[in-house]
Amino acid sequence: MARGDARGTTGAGRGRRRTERPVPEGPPTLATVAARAGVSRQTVSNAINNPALLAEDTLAKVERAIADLGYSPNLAARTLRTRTTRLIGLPFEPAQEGTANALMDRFVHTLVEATREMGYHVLLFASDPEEAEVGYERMLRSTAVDAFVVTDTYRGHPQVDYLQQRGALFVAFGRPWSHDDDGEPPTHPWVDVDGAAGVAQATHHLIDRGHEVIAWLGWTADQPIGEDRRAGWMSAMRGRGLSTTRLSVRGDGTMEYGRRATHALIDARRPTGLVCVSDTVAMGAMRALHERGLVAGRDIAVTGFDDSQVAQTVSPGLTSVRQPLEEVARALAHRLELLLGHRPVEEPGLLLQPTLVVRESS
Amino acid sequence: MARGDARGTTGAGRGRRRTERPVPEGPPTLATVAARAGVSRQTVSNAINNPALLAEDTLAKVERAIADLGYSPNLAARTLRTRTTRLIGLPFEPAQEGTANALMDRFVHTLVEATREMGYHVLLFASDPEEAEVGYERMLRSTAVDAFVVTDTYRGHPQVDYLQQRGALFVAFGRPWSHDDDGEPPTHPWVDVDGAAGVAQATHHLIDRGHEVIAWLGWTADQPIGEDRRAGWMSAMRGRGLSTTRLSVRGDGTMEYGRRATHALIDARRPTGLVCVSDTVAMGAMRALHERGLVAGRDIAVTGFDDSQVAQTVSPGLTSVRQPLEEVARALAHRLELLLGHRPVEEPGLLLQPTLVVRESS
DNA sequence: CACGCGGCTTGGAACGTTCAACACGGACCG
DNA sequence: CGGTCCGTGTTGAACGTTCCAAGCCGCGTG
Repeated sequence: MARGDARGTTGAGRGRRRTERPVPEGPPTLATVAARAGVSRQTVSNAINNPALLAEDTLAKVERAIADLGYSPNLAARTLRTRTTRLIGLPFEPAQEGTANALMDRFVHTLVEATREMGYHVLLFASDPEEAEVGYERMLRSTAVDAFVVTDTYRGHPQVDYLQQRGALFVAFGRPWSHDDDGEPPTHPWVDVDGAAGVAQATHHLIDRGHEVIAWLGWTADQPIGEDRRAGWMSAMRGRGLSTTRLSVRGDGTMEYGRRATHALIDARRPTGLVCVSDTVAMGAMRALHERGLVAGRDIAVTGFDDSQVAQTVSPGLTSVRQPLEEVARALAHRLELLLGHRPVEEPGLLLQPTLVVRESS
Repeated sequence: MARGDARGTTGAGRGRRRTERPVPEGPPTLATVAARAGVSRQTVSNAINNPALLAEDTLAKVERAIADLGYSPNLAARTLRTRTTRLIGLPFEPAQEGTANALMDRFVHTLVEATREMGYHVLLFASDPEEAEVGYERMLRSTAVDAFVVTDTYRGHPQVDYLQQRGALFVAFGRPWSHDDDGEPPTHPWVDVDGAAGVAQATHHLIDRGHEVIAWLGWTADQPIGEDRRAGWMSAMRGRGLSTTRLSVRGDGTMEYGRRATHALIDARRPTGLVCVSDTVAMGAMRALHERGLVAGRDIAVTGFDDSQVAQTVSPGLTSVRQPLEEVARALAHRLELLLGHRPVEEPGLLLQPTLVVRESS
């Protein structure tokens, strides 16, 4: 051991006195760089965090040393000192197989990308939907993350209330669904996709193709997202003066539901267009058509929602509403950046427009 | 500044003069708990990390204080001291839309769950496949993670070599594909799914149903995974004394490839069974059948690989090989646990068996 | 010429934890 | 009976970074 005074010294004197410094084990530190550049620790720190403070030549010298040694700051030490982890927590719910989890892949990926550009990383953590607070609380108390991205504001989302009164920083994928039991409505930043507008697009698309009897296959009425989408169908129909009576069906989102509902609708109302709340339901509808010897797109038009892998692959291709998940992720990242910089978020809520991907089914 | 003696003191004198105590801002620390329990810092630390060292009543006292204050250790401080982040890095490649990314959801979720049970979290980071080393290097130098889970050992995986000679800890989803240009073969822990066995199952399934002319629709020959699966078809056919000549086709994995190849095969060889390297290719095959007025499962049997959402949803349902991704994740987590505990991994490699999910297409 | 000031740099202290070394009483052993 | 060891608990010192107050220098100003 006894590594001598500094790594970068030209070995002029080599008069290393005593057992001063232990082996260079491990990555270089601020002190290592400072010794090499001939400045103090703090100056190196400034070179990294506040380069404007340094004189030009000093900065160059330090940067040179940093590059030579391949130094990067120890995150733990920085975290300890600044109380900032540069980590974003993303709760990861138990995957419900068969639903739209594939979508999340697009979303998560862009989120990782966007947060990386602002110097942050994404930390996954399991969140038991029953006891969601437990997971969040542990994260907060151990100061493991700086902020959260909440993605499941859907079903009643107690997390949002909890986080808000806990004073935690977070942004939400999903608007605050009118939740005014007590006190003011939530004011956290959020980004969402305008489902109603997407479904309205799909409905208009069918109307433009000459359809007049267009049915809605939705989710149960307790799901705000489903009701939002339904409103899009409703307004599109009314806007063009078309009747909606006995054309709206609700149920769980399964394929089997879609299949049966379609059979029932055809028997009762002979619709020529089916606007569905999800691709899964739309697939059920297409199966029902198939069972009757009908062809989607020729005999009856069908549209879905999510532009899932299935919609893209199935034959005939399923017309579907595609959410701009990449944009959502980027917008959320931007809000996070403001939030973390303690700057005001000028416009907390943002509603993005989805696009209609037209395929053979319509 | 001058944080005073301890937070837990009963305010006997209340003689706090001026600007003495800066409010107990922030979460409780070891010292807070220690004061409350009437023991030293270190004793509290031991209560958490090494409870066996404490006397029974002391332990109870400390645990009581911990619960009362709702204390959890500051991770940054612990990391700084122990050089252990309790984080696992998971590189997140640019999603290639349309391929089997939905699978990863199942995998990632179980991984999060399993690592949580061992007290670890999963950290996502973007990894440019071109410059993979950069991402890993940054993670390592800033001591951001303790280990990696590498999932893309597929195409040439330079990462594995790099990590190995860098001395980094990691486990791989995917076996080391015989890579012996120089030096010994990689010896890192890995878990993989026996694709050949899966395809052999599918092939046997078709043979048992009376099929004799069974074709293979694979990927290009440079993809080890594809060739592995192909070997399963080949061995199953030969094992039952069936010919394979002019029944094997290779190409990119697109639906269009599957469609064309199927048309060509039917014209040339009139197969009654099609074993496909992926669900996507199988969907192309089914489309070709449809175009010829044939029905999958009645006229010609088709099998896929991955048991994707599409296979489950499409009509007729697609028979497919399902990978035990949950088991893979758990096995990897277990290996990580050994690796991180510096215990020897008795059996570094593990090959898991997939299962065949039979549906109407066969 | 003393003084103040701004630009640049510096050493000391702190963040909260764990490691190393050691103190203390009692039991065990030669 | 003296030494050693075990069980239990304590204190000081690190880990690598950033904040704070202060130092140094040259220069313009009263």
